[in-house]
Amino acid sequence: MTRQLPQPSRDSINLVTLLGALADPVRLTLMRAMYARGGPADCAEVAGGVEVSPPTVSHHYRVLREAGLTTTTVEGRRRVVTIRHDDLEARFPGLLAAILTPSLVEPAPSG
Amino acid sequence: MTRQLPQPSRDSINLVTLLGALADPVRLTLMRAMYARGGPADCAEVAGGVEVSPPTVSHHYRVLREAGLTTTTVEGRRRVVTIRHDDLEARFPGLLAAILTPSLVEPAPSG
DNA sequence: GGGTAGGTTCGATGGATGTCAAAGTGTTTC
DNA sequence: GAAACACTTTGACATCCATCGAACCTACCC
Repeated sequence: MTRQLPQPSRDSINLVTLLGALADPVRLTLMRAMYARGGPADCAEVAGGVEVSPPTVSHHYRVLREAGLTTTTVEGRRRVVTIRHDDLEARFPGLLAAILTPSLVEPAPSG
Repeated sequence: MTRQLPQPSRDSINLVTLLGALADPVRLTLMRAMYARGGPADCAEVAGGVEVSPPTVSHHYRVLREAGLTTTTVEGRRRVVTIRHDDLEARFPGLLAAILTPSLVEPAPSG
């Protein structure tokens, strides 16, 4: 049996809240990992690429979900997370791709 | 005589910092106003649409500039601010448009 | 039932951030 | 030079936020 954790409706997704959710290195890493997978992903698996404690990971997943970026479903004792592509594309076309698409340009040369 | 205030080079613009700069209602309002003007704009004029004290406005302009979003030049006793379209498009294609383009969809219906 | 595994909640803590009043800096004008 | 102007800087304050340890909660397994 699976149940879905509470999340904002498409229309109540707020841009400032959304940007705030993405303006954190850990959350951006999580989002990139999910985005690369392209579909539903195991929470624990995604969180493998990040080095913070379980409570902190849980906190970040909650922030992403409450900002309207992700959907989380509980399946047994594991969580499955999905990026809300359709809702986000409808509200802010192109935004997700612009932020999460791996750029060809590397961060910075030196200094 | 005009001089330019210090700002990060194109290559050292950081995505997390940039998103953090945009994740504030006052700064987003300022950016939208500049974006709508399309070119160099008078700082005071742009700030007219926002209801905070002069020190706070000054603080927000600084955050935007240090994040790499804007260029500020001093001309006499007034400041002129410009969005760094070229640099931002080079580093994060489509991002600015996705965030600042006025959407057809209104915020939310009610609740 | 007992044990384990995956996650969450609670509480505390240190650091970042938005805000303004007061004082300071450089510029134009009279 | 004095006054007015347009900001900025400094200092203080309240709030938010990321983080972790400890305790808790279900779900699965024997």
